[in-house]
Amino acid sequence: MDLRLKILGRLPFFTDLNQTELKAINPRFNSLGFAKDEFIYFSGDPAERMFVVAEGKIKLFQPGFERRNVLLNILLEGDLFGNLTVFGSSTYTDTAQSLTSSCILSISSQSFREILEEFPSLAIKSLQVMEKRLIAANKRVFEISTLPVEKRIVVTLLTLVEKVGKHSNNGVLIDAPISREDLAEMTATTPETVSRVMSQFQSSGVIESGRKWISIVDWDAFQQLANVESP
Amino acid sequence: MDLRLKILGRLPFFTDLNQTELKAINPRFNSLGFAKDEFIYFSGDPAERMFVVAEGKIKLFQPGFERRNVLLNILLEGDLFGNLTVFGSSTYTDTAQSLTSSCILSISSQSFREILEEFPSLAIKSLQVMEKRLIAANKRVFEISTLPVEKRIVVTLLTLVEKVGKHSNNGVLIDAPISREDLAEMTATTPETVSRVMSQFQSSGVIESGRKWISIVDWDAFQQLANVESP
DNA sequence: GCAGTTAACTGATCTATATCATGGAAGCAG
DNA sequence: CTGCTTCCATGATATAGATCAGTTAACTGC
Repeated sequence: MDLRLKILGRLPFFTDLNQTELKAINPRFNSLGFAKDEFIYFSGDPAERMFVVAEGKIKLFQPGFERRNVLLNILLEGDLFGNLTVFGSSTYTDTAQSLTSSCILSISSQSFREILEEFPSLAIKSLQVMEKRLIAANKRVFEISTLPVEKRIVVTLLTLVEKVGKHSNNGVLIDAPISREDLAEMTATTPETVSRVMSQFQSSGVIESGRKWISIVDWDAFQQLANVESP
Repeated sequence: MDLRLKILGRLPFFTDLNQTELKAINPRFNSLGFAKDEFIYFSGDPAERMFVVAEGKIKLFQPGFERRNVLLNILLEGDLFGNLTVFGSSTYTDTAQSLTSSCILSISSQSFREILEEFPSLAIKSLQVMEKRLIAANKRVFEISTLPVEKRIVVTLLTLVEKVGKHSNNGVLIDAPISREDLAEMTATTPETVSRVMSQFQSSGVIESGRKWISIVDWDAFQQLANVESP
């Protein structure tokens, strides 16, 4: 309980609130633990709760027919998820799965709405978060629509680095268990094609990678690959 | 001035506000007229103002290399646009162009922020608008990633009908000047391919269309085409 | 340490869609 | 009405990337 308060205070989302305010909202949250690969909710479930990542990494995806999913986002500590729409009989539009073991705080949509009304600064913060995501989604539509597979993979890896990149003894490691299939679901292609492209990058010494890990060892060369000017 | 007040009151976005409140926010808006095809702002311009469509239709797109644009959205009366992000030196991430002649209300980002803080209900409304758009953008990523061109065109036409469909003497008319190129920019394909697919629909008697107009004449048959189950 | 399982690699082939190219028709300006 | 421009249609050809298939290598649990 006190631990949860501490966690809440740590989250970027609530930095604008002081201790008293945090204490006021704290009781409305539940906390839950999830194992690696465990599901938090499924697309189509009634959207009754909102979630905040306290620890771990979560992936959001839209399930498709016969394993053809589309990975929408990877969320980190402090990120908000679950549908905000409270009116009507709304359902989740994506599926949330824990990429690592994780700790998730949840709150009923109702309570979340009340909090937003009580603290307009939180509403504005949410708005900014949503806008950022909308811009990212639009960027992705653009990339899928205009770039060839190789460049799509490069820009996707770049955004992953921005999100979960960790400097390691050899290059920048993408600190999340991302498979070829995950990359394929992010770049609108197939695992085989991702594999081919990655092999090529690997043999030209730009990246190194294995089962569910990727490291960019030659950063400058990698950036070159993203050069969007030459189609 | 009084006219503008009336327009504001009419907009879905401000329905929660009473007359007094409307009068309070009214002076912070400017109104502007735009001719067909005129640009409202360009991607990369400093994002100093927010906009609301008072009349007409606006298209948002991301300009690409050598005419390969990506059409992001078509906005109608009452829709909000322009970047909300107020912090930092942010710029517009898309280009806004008037599809028809139009009337646009604008407000400085600063003032808009103040209004949101003053009327939390507006902030929550904005949040819902943003979420709806995010969900739509994700849906589109999904469609581009998983559906073949023909189905992408069908689902795109369906969303256009939902947005600007008008019942006419022969079928449902899409009441906006949408060219083959526009459709291509919405479905991540080329004008030629759109043309071929449309010709096929036309010869099977499902739609009718000409220069920048499309009408669905056999609604049931058209819905069949969207049947996503069979890949 | 040894099956068993899941992820990754790679080759051969196929196909949806892009590209290139040309002609025609609708709308618009004078 | 008459050119002129823009949009649309359609054929021929090319190709990026999907699909199918078989092999290898890494991790997992007993």
